[in-house]
Amino acid sequence: MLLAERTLDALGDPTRRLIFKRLKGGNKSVEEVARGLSVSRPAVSQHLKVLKTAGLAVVRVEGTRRIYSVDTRGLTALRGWLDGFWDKTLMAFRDAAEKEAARERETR
Amino acid sequence: MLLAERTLDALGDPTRRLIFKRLKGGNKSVEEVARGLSVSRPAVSQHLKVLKTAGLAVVRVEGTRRIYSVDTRGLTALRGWLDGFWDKTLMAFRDAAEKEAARERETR
DNA sequence: ACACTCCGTAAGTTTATACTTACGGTTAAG
DNA sequence: CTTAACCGTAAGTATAAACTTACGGAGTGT
Repeated sequence: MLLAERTLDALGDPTRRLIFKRLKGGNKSVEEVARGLSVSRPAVSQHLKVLKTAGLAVVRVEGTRRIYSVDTRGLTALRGWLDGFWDKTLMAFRDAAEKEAARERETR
Repeated sequence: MLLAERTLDALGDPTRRLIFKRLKGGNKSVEEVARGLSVSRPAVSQHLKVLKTAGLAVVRVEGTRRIYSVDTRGLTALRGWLDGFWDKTLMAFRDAAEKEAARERETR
């Protein structure tokens, strides 16, 4: 499975997006990420695992803590997926416009 | 809820992504989209509804058929979300680098 | 009027997954 | 060596959502 597909799967959950957004602020321990959240700390751990597999987060061990931060690989993959899609869509639009023009010519 | 969040929710499902990709090819009726897919036609209809509410698809009635095509609004929203995230992430990186430099200076 | 095609929705079921509690491992500190 | 902080994983449950079948409406042709 492509990385971009995994990032989309990972970001398809509201709580996971919330957790992911918290990583924007910089390096955060699991306890810090979970603080104030409506779900338990183990749940956060599981979400972080998914984000990690999706190339959206990286861990760094620091004593007894795991410091999580944003991994740009996932974001890059997502951007690539989006750009590719965008191009093909625009091309389809152009084709549709050409067909439209051809139909115009015929009915004249 | 922001549009970008809804697009992420919508694209968080593999079958829905597959359907969405089929819309790239241009205007397609529901029957055409569902053709050869492993899920039933009503299922496709439901997915298309979700894509529509997520700003990723638009419908056009043509006789007894509904022609679906890609809506760029959702893609634009997603791109915006991604860009915003990217900026904040880079800024966090810069801050981290500065802190790192400050620490370097202190220990010297 | 009738038949046929194409499609959306309702209702119900099934399946995936988000979540909790319980537990054990690792590290640092007293 | 004990205690405590921090965290990941296992197992089980609960909930959301993807899917099916059944149905009816709307348009088109005969």
